This record gives sequence, structure tokens and C-alpha cells, in this order.
Amino acid sequence: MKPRRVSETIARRIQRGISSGKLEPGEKLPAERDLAKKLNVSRVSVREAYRSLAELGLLRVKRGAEGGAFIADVDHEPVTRSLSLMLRLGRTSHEELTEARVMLEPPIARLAALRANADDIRRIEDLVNKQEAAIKGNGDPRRYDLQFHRLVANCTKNLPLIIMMNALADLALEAFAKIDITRDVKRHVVDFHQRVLDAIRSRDGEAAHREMLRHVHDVQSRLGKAFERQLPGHEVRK
Amino acid sequence: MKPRRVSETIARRIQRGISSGKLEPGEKLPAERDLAKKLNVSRVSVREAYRSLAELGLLRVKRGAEGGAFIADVDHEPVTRSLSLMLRLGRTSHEELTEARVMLEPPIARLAALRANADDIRRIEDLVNKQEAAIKGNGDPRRYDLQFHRLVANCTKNLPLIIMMNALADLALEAFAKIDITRDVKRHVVDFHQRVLDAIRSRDGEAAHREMLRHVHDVQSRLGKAFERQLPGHEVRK
DNA sequence: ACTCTCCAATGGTCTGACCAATGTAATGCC
DNA sequence: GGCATTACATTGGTCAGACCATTGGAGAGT
Repeated sequence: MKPRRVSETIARRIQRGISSGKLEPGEKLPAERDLAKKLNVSRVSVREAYRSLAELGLLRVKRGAEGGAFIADVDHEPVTRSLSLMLRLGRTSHEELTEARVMLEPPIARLAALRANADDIRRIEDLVNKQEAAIKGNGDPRRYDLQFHRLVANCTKNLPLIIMMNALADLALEAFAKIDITRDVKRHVVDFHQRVLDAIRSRDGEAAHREMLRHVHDVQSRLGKAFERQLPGHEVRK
Repeated sequence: MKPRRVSETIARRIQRGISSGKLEPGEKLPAERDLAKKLNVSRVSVREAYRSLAELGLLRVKRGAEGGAFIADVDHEPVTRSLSLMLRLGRTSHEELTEARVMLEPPIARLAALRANADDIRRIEDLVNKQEAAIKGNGDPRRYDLQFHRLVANCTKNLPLIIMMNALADLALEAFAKIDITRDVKRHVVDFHQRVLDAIRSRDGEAAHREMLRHVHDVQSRLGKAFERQLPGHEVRK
């Protein structure tokens, strides 16, 4: 309650302003020099406060003319990054990760099937098409994999679920990126995506749940085999 | 990939050191002045780097003699805080929150029943006892509520699940703290906790799942009614 | 009307100083 | 000798003022 650093006091004040809605996304905060003068503190302290908030994803700082510190839009990317980092540091094994995905993703898919609107569905269709094309063109479809799971989570319109799904998918992709995959595997993955998409399109929650579960299990078994073959006893990160 | 700030370069280097295991928890980094000299940069830059990492929860800085910057133990508290903050800023409604909990908590309870060791169970027993005592002494048992859900999640030994559960419980507590509760409600809550505990103790995953689901639904309905009565149309945070 | 140059605003970095906290070692009292 | 007190060295926290680097726009020149 009583911050010992000046910068912390300032940061907390601004954060309260954001939480309470007094400061809105896009709004510009005073230049470092100006706020320092106004609060009778050094520029260093203001700077440190801005830096902390930027680290949390609450501010965006730009330099140059017309630059400054702006209140950022609400975005879960920093949380996702932070969560991913913490899971990496915790040496999260791919078994743990898959366990969490098995628990979370099928229910998310079910909810997605019930809530998806036309726009959501169109976006997923576009993505799956791109992924198909990438396979035909011998490209790497993995970059689309993360996005697929994100889009499905978005259909739920549930922020906690969206954020958690993002973090997990982020980490799963990292594990997946470590192993080589054949054209057959690519085929399999996109087929599963297609089936989940079909289920969502026809508003069949149970089918979406079932197909997503099979998909995650499929990925799990491939990851398990691959890691056993390539990196015995190894974990997601180093 | 090419940080524009000097402090970012330094921060990234240290972060890589931590990720790769070259820097271990408890280890002391050079004093700001020393590292600045060594890298031929100003103390300000080093300081900013340390500050950023501290904000992410990767460092702990202490001042005074024998002070300095130390690699922090892996701890998900910063992530939890950050996630909670983002959910607040996203104006997460208690309906959304409950939806996520309904999805996550029962399966966690099931897994907890299968994995809990004697120590885990003892800790939960202690907590439930304390909670019972608090009710008899007319104290507020809510402070124990968050802890209960944390301990159950800990039984799973699954870091992603633990982190996500923490963040959700944190936020749920915040919503719960906003409403008044009667002695009857306190009774109900602790009864549910007792039943979940019993299920875990007897390794009955399905019972744990069922009781936890009922518990969350129970809380949901109470929250729903209370918010409708006290704060029509209101959400978790402002 | 278009392009180029210059400039003012603003964040980023540096220097060097002093303040504040904090653990330890020297000091002094009993 | 043992315990409380004090002094001190170390280290993060803050300050002041300067200069650098980036950036977008205003104004000059065509």
C-alpha cells in the first residue's frame, strides 16, 4: 500500500486511472519532462514508471515528434508472453501441456460451435483454406496451426478462455516446431481442423468437442513419439 | 530481434541466461555500477534492464549492503497478477468468469483426486479446518476460499493448470468480496469444500468432479442473484 | 502542387553526484 | 566475556543537466 519507490507511486496512480476508466485507450500522457516538472520529481522517476507500465502492456511509448506515452488498447498479448515464459521456466513438459490442452480445448470447441457468428466462421474457413494451400505448395502449415486454435477460442467470446488458450497454443507450437513433420502429418492436422470447422459450422457442439479431443490426442501421440525418438527424456524447452 | 534500446539488449541477454539455465535462482547479478562498467554502458541502462526483468518477476532487487539483483525463484504470482489485471481491464463479467471456472475446475478436481499425495491432502484438511473455525468464530472465511482452490490445483502437479486456476480464483474472489454473505452461505461453501476434500481423500475422481461442479454452480447462482440485487447490470470490476 | 530540407519535440543515453536503506564490523558499556 | 550501540561500506533510489537519435511536420525552394 505504501510504495517505497517514487516511480511506483506514479505508476500506480496511472494504473488506477486506467482501471477506473479516467484514462482511455489512445489517450496521450504528458511528456516525461512535463510530468516530472508537474509532480516535482526527476525525469528518471517518471521514465521508470512509464517503463513499468509499458512492460505490463498498459502503455505504448513512441519516440520522436508527436511521440510520447499512450494508453494501450486492452490486449492479452503481454499476458500470453508472460505466461508462456513462466511455463518455459517451469520446465513444463509436453505431457503437462497436452494434459492442460485436453482439459481445455474440447470444451472450448463445444462452446465455440454454439456461439460462433458468421464472421467467426468465415475467418476460420479462410485460415483452413490457406493451410490447405500451404500443404499443396509444400509450405509449412504450422504457422497457421496456432492461429486456428486462437480463432476457435475467439468464437467463445469469453476473455479468460481466449487468453488461456492463446498461451497454451503458443507453447504447444513451440514444442511442435522442434520436430520434423512429414506431408502425411500435415495432411492429418489439416483434416482435423477441417472436421472441427465442419462441426462449428453446423452448430454441433458435441461433434466439435469430440473432434477437437481427437485432434489434441493425435498431436499428443505424435509429439510423444517424436520426442522419444529425437530427444529421449527431453522437455518442451531445453 | 534487434532491440532499439540498450536496456532491452541487456535484459534479453539476462533472460536468455535464465531460460537456458546458465543463471540459477538465488544467484546474484553484478551491482548496477559494476555491470555498467563491464558493458561500457551507463548505469541507467543497466538499471532499466533490471527493472524490466523485476517487473516480469524474473529478478528480485534488494537495496542496502548485501543487496543487489537476484534471480528469482520460478513463481507464477506475476503472471497471475498480470492476467487478473488484463481480465479486469477487459471488463470480464462474472458470467464469463464462472463459465471459465465451470470448464476448468471440475476436471482439475478430478485430476487432483487421482494425483494428490498425503502432504497435499493434509494441507487441504488444515485449511478446511481453519475455515470451519472461522465460521464458528464469526470470522470471514472468504480469505480461505481462494487458498482452497489453489491447493486443489496444486494437487494436479500441472503447472499450466495451477497458473490458470490461480488467476481465475483470484478474480473470482474479487467479485465475491463485493457482496455480503450470510452465515448460511458460509456454511454452504465450507460444506462443498468438505465434500470435495472427502472425494479427493478417497481418490474418487468422479465424485470430486461432481462436487466441484456443484460448488461452482452454487457460487455462480449466488453471485448472479447478489449482483442483480445489489448492482443491476454490473460487472466484476467497475 | 510537389519535393526537399530543416527543425522542434520527445524518448534514449550518459555523467556524476547525493540520498536512503541495510547488513556487518568495530566500538563501548556493563 | 557478552550484549547493545555506533560507524561504515555497499548498493539501490533519486536527482540535475546535458547531449544523442528518431520522427513527423512546417516551411523553403522548385
